[in-house]
Amino acid sequence: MRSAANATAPHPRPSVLGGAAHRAPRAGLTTFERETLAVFVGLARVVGLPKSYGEIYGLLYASAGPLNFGDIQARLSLSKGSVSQGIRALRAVGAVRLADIAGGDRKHFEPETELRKLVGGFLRESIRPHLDGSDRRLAAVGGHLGASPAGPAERKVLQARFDKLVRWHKQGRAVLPWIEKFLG
Amino acid sequence: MRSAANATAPHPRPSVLGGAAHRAPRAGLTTFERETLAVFVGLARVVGLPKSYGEIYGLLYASAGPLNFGDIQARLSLSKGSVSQGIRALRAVGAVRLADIAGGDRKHFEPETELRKLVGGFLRESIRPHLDGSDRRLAAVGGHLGASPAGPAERKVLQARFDKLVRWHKQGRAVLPWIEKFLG
DNA sequence: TTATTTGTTCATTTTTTCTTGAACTCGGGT
DNA sequence: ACCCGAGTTCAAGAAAAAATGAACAAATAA
Repeated sequence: MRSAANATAPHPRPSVLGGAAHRAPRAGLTTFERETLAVFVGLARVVGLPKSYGEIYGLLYASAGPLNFGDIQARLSLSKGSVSQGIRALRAVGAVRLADIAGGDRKHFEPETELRKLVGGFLRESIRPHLDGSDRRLAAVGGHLGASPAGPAERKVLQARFDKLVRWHKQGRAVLPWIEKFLG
Repeated sequence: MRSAANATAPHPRPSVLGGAAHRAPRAGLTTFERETLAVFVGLARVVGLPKSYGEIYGLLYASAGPLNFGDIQARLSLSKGSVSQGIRALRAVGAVRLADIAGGDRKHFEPETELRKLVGGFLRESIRPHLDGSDRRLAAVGGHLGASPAGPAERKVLQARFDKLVRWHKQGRAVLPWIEKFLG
């Protein structure tokens, strides 16, 4: 049971606001919603997140008010598992947050719509960890350079490459905060 | 200098330089090479490219001189198909280029090592196209907004969301050149 | 406490993406 | 022309990632 019907329902009435909807599971989306989802699904792909995450965020974004777990599951006709994991992940990167709804109703979610925060969360959770991993790796490699290949000429070139790689990482780290600021 | 040895060799001798190697297909990589590959494989993952592309770029990066098709295939023990596609793609984004080798030898490749160009190529080939796609989509959606949901209150919220989305895209486009410059 | 409903976890299935390999094309070389 | 090796293309197989669903946990009501 999802949508509207009556407000006196003895049980968790599906928060409305999201739509005049009462549509069936799939295709129960307005054109606006479908297209917005598509945009975010594309974005998700670019940043390497599963499509379902993009759909969830997109639906929240295209809804005028917070939605609860059941709303999301029903409108996107995703499995409970996907919705659960999706919400968790999106909350982890700060793309979705708990909306403080009046009644002690079911938990409702709303999208973070500040670009700066969205990007910030993504950088923090995805890019930085990667940089950290590589850095550790690089630190370990440094030594092996001396032992490896043939002549000193090659050795020199490789040393230069290695140094450059380390420098890249530093630069990478340096741009991140900058990007955030720029989008502020 | 590539497959040194001698320029009169009747057939494509596997260019060396990359290593004191004469090792067998797999594991025929020095520790330095293996670790460098790993770093680039990780990077490939982040930017959504197949692992094999990361390996190819990584191998080139960890080699003191240009390598040819056969070298790459042998040292990474990848199929011809993967190497072919990998090289094509990496060249397309400007991450790898043809090295102008002396003799009319087999084509040799070398990595682009200017961060600015690497990033630039990636932004141009991957991010911008995405933005373009979304923009087209958004342009189409704009209209549908009027027809969709219920009350005027919601309508207003959604209109705001839509506008913000459009603004995001503009901002996104604006940062790109900026990032490049910063890395210059 | 027991019954119900919401939400989570995780093994399994499904889908998507990557890699392979074989057929094919292109360019000499003879 | 014919042969050979280099490289490309693409259908099919392998691998990886995501979605599902069922068992389970937490919370609430009865």
